[in-house]
Amino acid sequence: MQARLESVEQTRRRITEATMNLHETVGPAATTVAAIAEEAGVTRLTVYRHFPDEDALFAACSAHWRELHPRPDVDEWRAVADPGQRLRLALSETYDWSASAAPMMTKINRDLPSLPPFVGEFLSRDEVLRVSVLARGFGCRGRAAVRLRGVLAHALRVETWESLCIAGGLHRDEAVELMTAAVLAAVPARTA
Amino acid sequence: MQARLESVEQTRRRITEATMNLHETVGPAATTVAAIAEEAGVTRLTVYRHFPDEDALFAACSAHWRELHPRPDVDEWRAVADPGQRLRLALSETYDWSASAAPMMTKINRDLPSLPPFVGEFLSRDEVLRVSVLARGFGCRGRAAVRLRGVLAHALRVETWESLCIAGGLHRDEAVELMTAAVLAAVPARTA
DNA sequence: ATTTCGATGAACGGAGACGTTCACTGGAAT
DNA sequence: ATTCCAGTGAACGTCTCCGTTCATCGAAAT
Repeated sequence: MQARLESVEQTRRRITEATMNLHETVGPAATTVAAIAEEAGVTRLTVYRHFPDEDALFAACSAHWRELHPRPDVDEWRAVADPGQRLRLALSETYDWSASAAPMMTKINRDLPSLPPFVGEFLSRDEVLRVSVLARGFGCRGRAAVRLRGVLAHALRVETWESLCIAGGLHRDEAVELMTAAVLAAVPARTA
Repeated sequence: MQARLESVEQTRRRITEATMNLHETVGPAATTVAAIAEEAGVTRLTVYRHFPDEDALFAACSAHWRELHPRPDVDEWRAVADPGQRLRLALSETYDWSASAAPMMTKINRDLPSLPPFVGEFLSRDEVLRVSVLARGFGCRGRAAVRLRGVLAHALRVETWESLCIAGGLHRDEAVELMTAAVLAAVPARTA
């Protein structure tokens, strides 16, 4: 019964990966069950058998993708005391991650309105967390704090990396420096 | 025969504006002829009568929208000698324009792949022009010039304004200052 | 050898969008 | 009064996707 289960699991994986590929290329919104089945080399029916509804499929695909593209570890950022140095580390790691995550992330962001709500919720929760960690130590209150968080969120966006490094042709470290400059410009009366 | 032509032109306008509204709200890709007809208070058939193919409709809608949302005048930018001052002016005007243009522009950018090619060509031509005008006078050559043009293009994007001023809650002038700082950081050995 | 069950192939009805045809109406233009 | 024609209403066939049913195949498990 092991060979049996194994083969079933293999089929499930092929479907999951096919879905992932399509989400990365045409985007979740334009991904049809028929296309998934064809890409996976199975029948539409088989897809329905493994994933009764769209959400189950999306969840499986999402989990698998996240396993392949782990986000930079926030705890490592927390461990850096100097906020400027911490920011550079965070941006460097985030942009490295973006380079591999961009195809999926841009499609996800583009199709967000038509996606199950937990996706957007997860993303925004994660953004808040990262921004909060990076904002610490700059000594910003009130308006300055709003400004700082806003520019931090912007610097961390995959679209920002794509705009600078793909469309603009910048190297990673150049993008890190420029966005660091923007963030520091949001901090009033910085001693250096 | 005047009343006749006038009424026809009015119908045509109603269709054009209905299309514009839908493009602004749900985006061009999700805009169906049936929805346009309903929004305009006419029949599908009438839409087809006025605009035989999708491109004709899009062109009319696009022209009308551009009339309502004129882009900042590049020549005014050209007239400013100091590159830093010119940049601030350009960003201020561009962000003001973005505030009214964002609903349409973000949908257009999102649906670009499924749109007639002349749209993307126009946008990229326009971007090149504006970046070129703004890059003048910073004395950047080679790698620095690439970097400068990259950040300039990024700073000018509607998505950048939206990320900073809508998602981030920044005021226009704050966004201008931060992006100016990023651009200046791309210029090596600036005297001040 | 027989049972089990994941996967197949064929087909169904429904929804929504497409583009097109035809007969018809009603108000300007003549 | 009659002609003209933009717009109507209803219907047509086509396409793609959806989700579901049924009988059947074939390889692993017994």
